[in-house]
Amino acid sequence: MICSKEDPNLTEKVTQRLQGQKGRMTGQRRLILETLESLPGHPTAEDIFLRVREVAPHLNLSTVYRMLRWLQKEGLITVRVFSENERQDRFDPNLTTEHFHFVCQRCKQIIEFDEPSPASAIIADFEKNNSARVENVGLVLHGLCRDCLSQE
Amino acid sequence: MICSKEDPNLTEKVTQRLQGQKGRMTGQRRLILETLESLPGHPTAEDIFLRVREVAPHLNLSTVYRMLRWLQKEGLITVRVFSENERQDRFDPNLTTEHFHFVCQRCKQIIEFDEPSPASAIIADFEKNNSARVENVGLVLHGLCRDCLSQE
DNA sequence: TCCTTACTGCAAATCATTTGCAATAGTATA
DNA sequence: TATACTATTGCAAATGATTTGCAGTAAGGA
Repeated sequence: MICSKEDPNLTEKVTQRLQGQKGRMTGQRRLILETLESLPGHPTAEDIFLRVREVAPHLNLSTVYRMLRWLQKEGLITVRVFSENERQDRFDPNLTTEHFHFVCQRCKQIIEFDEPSPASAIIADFEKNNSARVENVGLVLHGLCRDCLSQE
Repeated sequence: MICSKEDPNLTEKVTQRLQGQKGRMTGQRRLILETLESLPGHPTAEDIFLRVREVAPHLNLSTVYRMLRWLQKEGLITVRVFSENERQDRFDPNLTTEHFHFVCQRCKQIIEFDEPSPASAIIADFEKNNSARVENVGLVLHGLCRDCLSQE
């Protein structure tokens, strides 16, 4: 099952957060946020930068990074590394509930899915056996997607 | 459950592979392999480099990287990125059967564990729903380990 | 409208990793 | 055992992603 982004308003959420902490909602930030929401999947900082540049040619890559790190710190996005040999961070707006990822080794497409029950079984077992607390779960499958499989 | 390394002889395996492909078993390679086996957990290239340097002060970091990438290509080790904000690759000798990882967010210790059945349920479900083939699974839990939890 | 200071663009720094190249050293062969 | 071939190494420089210092710019409250 491929999840879609449901929450329409990251910008609004951010505006609220900024109020509380001497922050300012600038044009650059608004643009970055809108771009992050509009891009499908899990864009890299560069993906966002290139898109934003079409509209605002002066906006700098470091501004993009600064915003993304702030969002990360605020818990509004999640940073993911999907595979060794892919060195750019990918930024995942937390717009859907918890989900996991499948990365096709050939065409590199990322498919989101969720498997709540077996995953919670893993977590519960681990917590019980280790007296630990699990705060979050990163589950990434690698393999061949339907299309690449059929071209084998 | 914390798994330990059971297979005693990575060096021997590598020597065999090298025969088949015009490769040479050099002193540097032997050292790197022994170090990789002797270091606990999932060392970074730098961890290995620093340890090797104690014995062979001229051995270069790029030699370490070259060997690690070769091992990766040969499927003898696995490269992992355990968390965003930890930029160094970590190298995991494939000495035990498939296992997963828990990273403590406070003390950074990595606990290995396996959960064969719920994990295979996830894989089987995904393959069925997507007509895909899963080749490998990366499962990383983040949270607080027993010790850090008790110091809360 | 003015002031304060958060935010930005830019260039330079950083950090992990990779690469080009000339020198070195395994190993197969004579 | 010496020789030749070429894989491997050390070194230094390149790369690529991300971060940072700083001086100028611009939110947004007074």
